[in-house]
Amino acid sequence: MAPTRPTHSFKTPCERCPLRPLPHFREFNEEEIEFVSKFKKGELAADAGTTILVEGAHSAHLYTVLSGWGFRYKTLEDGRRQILNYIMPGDLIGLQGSIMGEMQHSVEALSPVSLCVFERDKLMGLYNKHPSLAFDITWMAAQEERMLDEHLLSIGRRTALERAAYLIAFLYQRGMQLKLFNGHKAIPITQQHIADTLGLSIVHTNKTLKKLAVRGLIRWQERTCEVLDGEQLAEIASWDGLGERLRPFL
Amino acid sequence: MAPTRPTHSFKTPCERCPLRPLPHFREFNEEEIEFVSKFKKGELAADAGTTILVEGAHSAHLYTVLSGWGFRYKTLEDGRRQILNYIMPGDLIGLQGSIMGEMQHSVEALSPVSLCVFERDKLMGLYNKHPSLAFDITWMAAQEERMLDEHLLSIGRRTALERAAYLIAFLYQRGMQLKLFNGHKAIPITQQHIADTLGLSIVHTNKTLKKLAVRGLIRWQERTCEVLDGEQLAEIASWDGLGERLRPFL
DNA sequence: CGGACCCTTGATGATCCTCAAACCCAGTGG
DNA sequence: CCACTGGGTTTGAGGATCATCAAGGGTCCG
Repeated sequence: MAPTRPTHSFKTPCERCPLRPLPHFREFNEEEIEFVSKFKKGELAADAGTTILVEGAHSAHLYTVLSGWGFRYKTLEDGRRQILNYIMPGDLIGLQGSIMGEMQHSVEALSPVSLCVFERDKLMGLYNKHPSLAFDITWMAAQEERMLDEHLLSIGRRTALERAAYLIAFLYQRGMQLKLFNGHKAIPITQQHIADTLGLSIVHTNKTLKKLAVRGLIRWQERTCEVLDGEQLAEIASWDGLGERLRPFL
Repeated sequence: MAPTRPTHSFKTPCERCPLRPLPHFREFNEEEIEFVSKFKKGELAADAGTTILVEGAHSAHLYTVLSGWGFRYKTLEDGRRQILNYIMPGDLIGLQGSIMGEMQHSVEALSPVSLCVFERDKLMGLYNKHPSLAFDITWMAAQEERMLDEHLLSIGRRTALERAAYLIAFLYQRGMQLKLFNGHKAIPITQQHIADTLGLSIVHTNKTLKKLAVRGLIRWQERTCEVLDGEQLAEIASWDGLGERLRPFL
């Protein structure tokens, strides 16, 4: 768990951003892309297991995930950990810190992650000069809120089996939207992460996942969760799914 | 549970908004207040128990709570309900619906509530002409996210007693910031609401609250929860509190 | 080959849910 | 005036769910 230091890397130009061609994202005009390009300060790469942002820190930066999986979490004093949400390509991280000062949660990489770095000081400039991008940021904050609402409903009111089914269906759908899977639909996550997301012990999580596996909905392999039937998982949780609205990113 | 129709009422001018003098809110310049004044379309009053916004609706409006208490919630198909967060004076509601179309949660009044009504169509104009107010909206979205993070940690990882203590301490602190109490610090809420917030059954909630009452931290009276020792409640939950940062509102 | 993770399984007990019944109080209609 | 009703609170009993403890297996890596 020792926080590894993330390392810098080269800068890919925003015009050739690998995310823009994805059908899941809205299109941007040249002016917007040019501004984002100037807003971008550099790139960062982090290995799996690296702590990207720490609770309590005053980060001077704002990040967009370029590739990889990660998660946001909080802990209680005695070490109990709650995973709040997962981060994937296109997601903005560090917004809370940029807007209100101190970070109130930590962020850790699940797989190797690369990030675009933006300077927090230029954020006000973005609001002044590019209302459409400012609106996008609010859009993303509202979207995060929506996901947290659903997670709360899940932890608070769904049974262990429904919770697990919901979580995996959720990660599966997000991965599909972003075309993160190649062949097997495998989510890079351990059962400990699942447990810390669902608010369950790892033992009970294991027994719950086994039930899903027995039904042929998932398969557990080498530190990943392979999704065999995403639709039925969503159905078990009586979850409507993410919807197909086009979304922005920076 | 029958949704009562909210009723219209007279319009109080923004310059004499009863919330502005509160030390908890940031100050606004004349230009900002003038713009908000034009942005405001009217007012709405809702009785306790009224459903203000319904999940699935495409609301054409955005609201700021002027007075009263309420809550946001989601339900599963079979009726299980999860309260997501509480709304109080200064809070913006309906933002998700305004930004992304459909509402994904409902809002209900806990006490008589009055609301400022804003037109959704003018929101883009706000982003174009008043970056500082646009930033404020993002600020509030980020703040909501922060509260949801804390709630998630609570439901996922705190024990029943800690959860109850956290929730009451949270509502207490918010009420104090907004100077909502006069004499007794009484929160207008039933044990059913507490149960639906904590993800517990009402029976177990009752037994848990009794433990807090026996310790002399709260007292239950006439459909309200009187807070006797907010500090110790926060301590039981090992919760840091809300902080004292000045906040914006519309 | 030992150690660190990760996954798995069984046993035991704590927590929490459901069912059931009763009480208080306010409002309502006869 | 009083019976009746409905919502909110309270309490006990029994059972389901879930946590904790414990132990063992697998793989990867130094």
